[in-house]
Order: sequence, then structure tokens, then C-alpha cells
Amino acid sequence: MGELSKAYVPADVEGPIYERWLAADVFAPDGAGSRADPSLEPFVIIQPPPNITGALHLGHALTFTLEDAMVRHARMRGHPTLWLPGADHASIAAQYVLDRILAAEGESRESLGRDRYLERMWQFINATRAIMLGQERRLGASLDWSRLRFTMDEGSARAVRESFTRLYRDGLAYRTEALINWCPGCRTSVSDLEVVPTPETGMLWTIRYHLVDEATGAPDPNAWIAVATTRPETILGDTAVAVHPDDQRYAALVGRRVRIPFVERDVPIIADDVVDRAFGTGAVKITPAHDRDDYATARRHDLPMITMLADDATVNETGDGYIGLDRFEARRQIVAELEARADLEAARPHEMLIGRCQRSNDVIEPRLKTQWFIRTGPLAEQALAATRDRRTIIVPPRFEKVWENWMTNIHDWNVSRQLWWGHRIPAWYCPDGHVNVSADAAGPAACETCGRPAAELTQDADIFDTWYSAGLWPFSTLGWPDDTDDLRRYYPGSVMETGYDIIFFWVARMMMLGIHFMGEVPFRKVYLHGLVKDPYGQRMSKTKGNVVDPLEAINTAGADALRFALLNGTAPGADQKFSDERLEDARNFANKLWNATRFVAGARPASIDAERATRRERSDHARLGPTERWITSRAAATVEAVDRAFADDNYGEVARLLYDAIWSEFCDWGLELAKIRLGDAAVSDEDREATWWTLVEALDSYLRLLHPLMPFVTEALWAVLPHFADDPDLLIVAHWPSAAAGAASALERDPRLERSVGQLLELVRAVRTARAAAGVPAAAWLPVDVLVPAALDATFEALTPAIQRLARARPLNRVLDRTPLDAAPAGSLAVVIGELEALVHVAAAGRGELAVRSGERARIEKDLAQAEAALASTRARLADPTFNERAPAAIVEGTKQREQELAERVERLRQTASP
RNA sequence: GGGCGGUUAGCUCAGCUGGUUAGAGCGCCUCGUUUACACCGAGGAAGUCGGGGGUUCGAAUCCCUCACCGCCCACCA
Repeated sequence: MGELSKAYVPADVEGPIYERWLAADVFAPDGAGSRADPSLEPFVIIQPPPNITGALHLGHALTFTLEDAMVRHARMRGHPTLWLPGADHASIAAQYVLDRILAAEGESRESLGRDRYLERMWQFINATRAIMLGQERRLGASLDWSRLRFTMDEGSARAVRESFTRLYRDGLAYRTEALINWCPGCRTSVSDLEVVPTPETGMLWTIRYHLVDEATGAPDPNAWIAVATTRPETILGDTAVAVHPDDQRYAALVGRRVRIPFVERDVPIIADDVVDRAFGTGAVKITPAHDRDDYATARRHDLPMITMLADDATVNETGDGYIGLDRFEARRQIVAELEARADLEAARPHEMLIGRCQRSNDVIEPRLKTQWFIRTGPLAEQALAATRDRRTIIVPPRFEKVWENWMTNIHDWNVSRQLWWGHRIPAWYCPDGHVNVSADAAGPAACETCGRPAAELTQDADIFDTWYSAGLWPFSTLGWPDDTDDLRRYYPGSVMETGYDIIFFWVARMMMLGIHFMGEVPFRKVYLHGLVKDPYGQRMSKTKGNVVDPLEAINTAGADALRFALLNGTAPGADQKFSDERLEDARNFANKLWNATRFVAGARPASIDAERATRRERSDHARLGPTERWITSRAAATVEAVDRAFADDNYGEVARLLYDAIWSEFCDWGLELAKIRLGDAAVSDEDREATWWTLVEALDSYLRLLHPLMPFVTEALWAVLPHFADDPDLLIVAHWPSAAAGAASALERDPRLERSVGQLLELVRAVRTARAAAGVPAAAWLPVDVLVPAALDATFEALTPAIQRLARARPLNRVLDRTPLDAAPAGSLAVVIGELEALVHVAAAGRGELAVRSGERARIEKDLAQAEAALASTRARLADPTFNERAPAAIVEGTKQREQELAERVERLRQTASP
């Protein structure tokens, strides 16, 4: 047995313990210290590799805590566990961050050039990655560091090239010119998911387009069609005006032509269902190259598509008179000019949704680009089939609907990014326009179509969307495309744990790519956690300044406290508010546990010497009193309840259960009861030892149960307890209490005993209440008479010293019949608990008059009124024939019993209220 | 425009498939130098379970509806 310092200082225990785990090599499924049973199914967590861009936030802390709890739980149950650490290169996010750092130094992407920029990026991310991994250790994450991976390492690169080549070969990757989301700030395309619809008040302008006179070919100054638009600058790219086919107002105009101002282009008026007759003027300008609807309309009508914006969102060479102007400046000038020409019919504020870049917040411009796309239709179908036939389940289930909806309406995935930090698209183009896609890092030896030598081929300048390599994570990290042992053993994963906010970004892509390349789902279960918000329910963000730094929380309260605080408030898929109070409460809990263990360690009977106390012994059953059996039974009940909560993936429930069991049961009652026998000189050594071993037994179980949530403090405390011969040195690899070979499986439930002891504990509570109500000094001894039914006889006898001490009740007299109670003297309070009745003689403490004094009388009368009301409603129910007829017998019986108890309670209280 | 979640004590939340008098932590009030812990212990005050309707012997729990808050999805210029 070891020693515990008087004060619990998390910082002193956490660091050294993590080092011990590392030294013992217990994290890896095949580590030297692993005690995994190879015949059990491996438990594999797929974790979202965090972005290398910076420090971890509380959301990460929740992720790591949940996953670590899952892994530790499975590890203790004997499963080989694999939790593979990693980092995501986060191309657009990383470039965004680095660009800002460079800007502060007066440099830029352009000034450095691709090679030097990437060099700089590696420096940057190597530094941030080290910080990030250090934070994961501080949190206690039991990741298998021997398998550390990165989405930009060679293994990922190979998987990216190989997978993309196969997708291309299978017709699931294609290159085409299409309308994509362009972020002028990031200078790249982004996926639909990265466009954030932002409500804004813009303007809706009504503009006149003059009809072209069919005879002269000139615009008619007196004839026009008015269109409504929120983006007048796109006039420069208009190639038609559309009206609804059934709109009588414009029926005669369909087929006529109008003159587009500034660019002086004549375009047709067409009819299309897409037009909403009720909106604006009922006529819409069509700008195919810069609007999603218009693009679709143009394709139906075979209209020309004119791109009028450059990459930096200035007007390009097609925009006569406005060339080089920023889009918003061009808009301003165009509106002014239209007004000057009297072609601006109206202008009014308009509420609308503007697409903004998730990263840079720039207004996204839809525009035409030639890019690579993944054909998601067939892939999504497979992913849907997998969730529908439950090969992968989603927790909580309500997200299945969201999943279904998204997967059935999925669009093809634009994977080209005009960025530098990421995996280069493995496509090479020959001057004749032939496309070569190659899994070879060096590219094809020659054009596969025309045989031109490699030197004449040029590789696509673009890189992949970050989520492409992330989507390969579950198998690229296990050696794919090679057929490795790891891949065979650890694919598919058991649980994919992540926040619900990246279900589409990441989970969906892993499912689609995993099924396609591996022929089987990448994971059996998707566990989604919620967002961690500030105490006011606001999303934490750097700009709001309400971000809680996990490291700071760890430094002030300890990693265990942070972990417990996060889990204590969690339910699958539910957001939680995080506050200092929560953290403090968790820290207090760790402290409580520390002190309870310190007490148990220090309470070792002298008859067990230090040497003997290094080996765990089973408590001698014959010597266990009701107290000991109660402690054991409650611990057994907790094991059962915790197992159920784990099975339900309800980690918040696990936390609550253990908090209550350890604090309110084990500490408040168990330890206090045990102190009686431990400190009683009249008790035999053997009995005292049995009591102590009982405490060790219960505490040992609680530490095991709590370990997945609070690994550090439990590991430190477990070290001071005696262990069985087959226990390991470290709790992290010790058996789970309910596991078959569990060291603590001797715990047994005894519901009848729990009820008996429970009633006596209630008696203690009632005496305390009476004492407080009557204003009896805490130190004073109160005489108490108790009427004990035969069934409670033995238990009462055994617990008498405990009741005396805990309630400060002395003399504690057993009375044999009710007579003394019926003749309750003034200055005595009657107490009725289940089968027990008692009289607390407060008068004996010099407070007799208080029993009938106004304050106490009001109190008793209130209790009486409550009891009478309860009795009345219970009787009313029993008098109802339909209740007796339809309610289950057990309920009816219970209600009858209740009626009896209430009647007696009312009688007692009446006597007390009016002596 | 669809869809999801939430609404329980001053605050943060538990209350599973309907069944005694709805619970916990924090905060608040009273008391406490009992040899694990004041990051503690004992006791207490505090809730018409968002509103309305329904099903049922019985509803915080199931159904309908309304209100408010939050989120997701969606091509109305």
C-alpha cells in the first residue's frame, strides 16, 4: 500500500501517471503491457483527426474525453483496443491561418511562391502539431502513439492517388466545366457545405430592359420589360430574360429580344416554369455564369454563358466600361448609371440569404470553372443501404432522418481546390487535351492516349478538398491500398465518434468512400456528440471572446475535473453549456474521492500489518453485518446501473450515477457507518477486518467504474489499495467489475437488506430533522423510543450503535408495543418511516416547549395537511371501481399499502399537533 | 418553405418503455472546530413540469394543437 498526500493536487499526479502508462506500453492493442484477450473482438475508435491549425478547444476536449472513456471501458473489459491518433492538414483552414501570419510579416502566397510557401507551411504545422498532441496527452487520451498519422503523410498521399485513380477508372470521378462556389478571398472553389447562407438586408432593384425593334434592330426607348434583381452588376453577363409561360402579361413578348445595357447585347425573352410570377415584376434576368437557377435555365434553353468576373471578383474584360472594378463598386456605378438613364424603375430594401465563405466570410460568387467532381449518386446509394439495413447505426437515432434526407438529395462533390497546401490532383494533361490520371507519384510515363512523353504533360495545378483525404482515414491509416494485417484486423471500426456538425463533411464521405473501396462500412456505429457552448448558450468563438481554453481548465482544476465536467453534462447529440461552476463541482468530486480513499487507507485495522495489506483479501462473509452487506449491495447495484448506461452510450448518466453512488451513498453513509465498527474497541479483530475489507472492496469497484471518466485520480488512488494476485500494476488494464474474470465480482445485491437498512437510515435522518426543527443543539443527545417490527429486529440490533452515533440518539430505546407512542408526551415528536415508528423526545434536551411552539406547530400542521391530502387522493383512487378493475394487481396492492401507511402517519401527526 | 431539438426549483440539468408525496448540483437560509474531506458535514426554503385540448383507472412521461427559443436543410431573382 502506498501513501497519499494530505491535499489532492491534480498537477502532481497527472503528469507522472501518464508517463507510467506510456512506460508500461498499455495503449496499443498489441503493446507489451496490454492485457487484452485476443479472442475478443477488437474495439476500434475512429476519431476525427483534429486540424493542425492551432490549439484544441473545448469541443476537441469533449471528443477526446468521450473517445477515451469508450476506449478505456473496452480495454478494461478485455478487448484489444485501437485508437489511432492523427491530424488533418486542413488545407483551406491552414492556408487561411498562415496567410494571415504572412500578411503580418509583409509577405504573401504570391511573394513566396508555391515551394517556399509549402516549406513555410510545414514549419508552421510541425510546431502547432506538437502543441496539439501535447494537449491530447494532458487530457489523458490513451491513444496508440505508435500509429500516429497525418493526412499529408506518405501513406495518405498514396491512398489519395490510388483511390482517385480507381474512381476515375470506375467513372465516378470526372472533369467538367460547371458552376462552382468561388471564394474571391480564398481564391478557390469551395464545396456547397462550406457556403454559409447568411441573412442580410440587400436591395431589390427593378430595371428596364428595352425591347429591340424588330424592324430597325434598335432598342425602343418607349418599350421595355422590367426585371427585378439584387445583383445589378451581373447585367454584364445576362444572356436572356425569362417569364413564366402562363403569364398573360408577357405572353406577347416571349420570343422578342431586349437590349442589355452597357454591353449592348441583344438577348431573347424566354418562357420557363422556374419563374415565380408573384415575385418582383414576374420577369427575371438570366445570368447563366453567375447564378445557380440561371445556369440551370440556360442549359434548358441552350443559352450562352458569359463569365463577367475575374478570380478576384473584379469585372473582367467582357464588362465594357467597368473593367477592373470590384463587383460591389461596379454594382454602385451601374445602379447610378441606370438611374441617370431613367431605366431604374424601383429600388427597395430586400431581406435575403447571401452565401458567405465559411472560412473567410467573403461573399461567394457562383461561377464557371473546369474542375474535378466525384459522382456521388451511386456512392450515396450504398451509404444509404448501409444505414437502412443497420450495418451502421447512428446514435442518437434522430439523426438518421437528417442523414437520409441529405444522402437522397446529394449533389456531385467538387473536389478541386485552387490552393497549394494539400494533395495535388493526380491528373496530367497533354497538349492535345488528353487526360491522364495516374496513381504513380511521378505521373504517367507518357500520354496514355497519344503517347506524348511525360515531359510534355502538365499536372493539374489544383489540390483536393481536405475532406477527400479525411474520407479515406478509416482505411488509409491501416495501410490501404496494401492488404495489411492491421486492415484485416481493425477494419471496420467499432465506433465513429464526432460532433454532429461534421456529419456531412466527414462522416458521409467516409461512409461513401469506405464502402466503395473496402466493400464494407468503415464503422458499425456513429456516435454524435453535441456542441459545447458558453454559460449563456452562445456558441464559443474567438471573435466573441467566450472561448474556454481546455489547457487553462486543466491547469486550474485538473484533467479529470475537466473530463468529468464535460461528461456530466452530456447526452448523445445534445448541446451543453459549460461553466466554471460545473468544472468546480467536478474538481470537488475528485477531491472527495481522494479524501475518501485517504480515509480508507488510513483506517486499516492495526491487526492487518503493512505487509499483509499489500495483498487483497476477500471479506469474511460470516463476519459481515448489515452495514457491510449494505455497502456491498449498493456497490453491486451501481455496477449494474453503470453497465446499463455504458450499453446505452449514455455517458452523462454514467457520470451522474457514479457521482451519486460515491458521494451520497458510499461517503455519506457507507464510510460513516463503517467508522462505528472500525473504531469500536469492543469489536473483534476479525469483525473489524471484515468491515475494512468491505470498504476496500467497494472502493476498488468504484475506482474501476470511474476510471474511464477520471483516469488520473483513479489510477493514483487505486495504487494505494491492496490488489489481488491477478491484478495488474495499473488500473488502466485492470478488469472491469462485471467482466467475467473480474476481481470484484464478489459483489452481491440484496434488495431486502437494502430496504431494511434504508429505513433505519431514514430514521437517522428523521431524528436529525426533528433536532433541527426543535432547535436542539447539534451536540446534544436526544432520547428516542423506537417501535421496531419483527422483520427489522436483527438489523436494528446490529445498527443500534450506528444510529446512536449518527443521530446522536441516546438512550435509544426499543419499545415493544404502541402504547408509549399513543401516549406521546408534549415535547416529543412522532416520526413514521415505513414500518418504523419513533418518538424523539426533544423535551429532554430542554426544548420541550418548542414542540408545540408556533414555528414547529406550523411545520407539523403543514406535514399533516400534506399527508391528509395524499391520503384523500389515495382513498379516492381505491374507491374508484375502474381503478380496481383495470390497474395491475401489483399497483392496486401497493396503493392499499400506501393508504395504510398514510393513515398511520396522519394519526401520528394529529396526535403531535394537538396533544 | 421543409425538418429536428428544447421549454421541469433563481441558474444548469436528471426524470428509461405512463403508476406512491417530481429529483440532483450550484446559489440561497440555519446550524456545525465529531481524528477522510470547509474543494466539508447536518438541516431547510423553493416547482400549477411553457399554454390549451385529448387518450387513460392514472400523464412531467403518449397523441393533437398553439406559443417562444435554438439548430439543420432548401435554386425565389
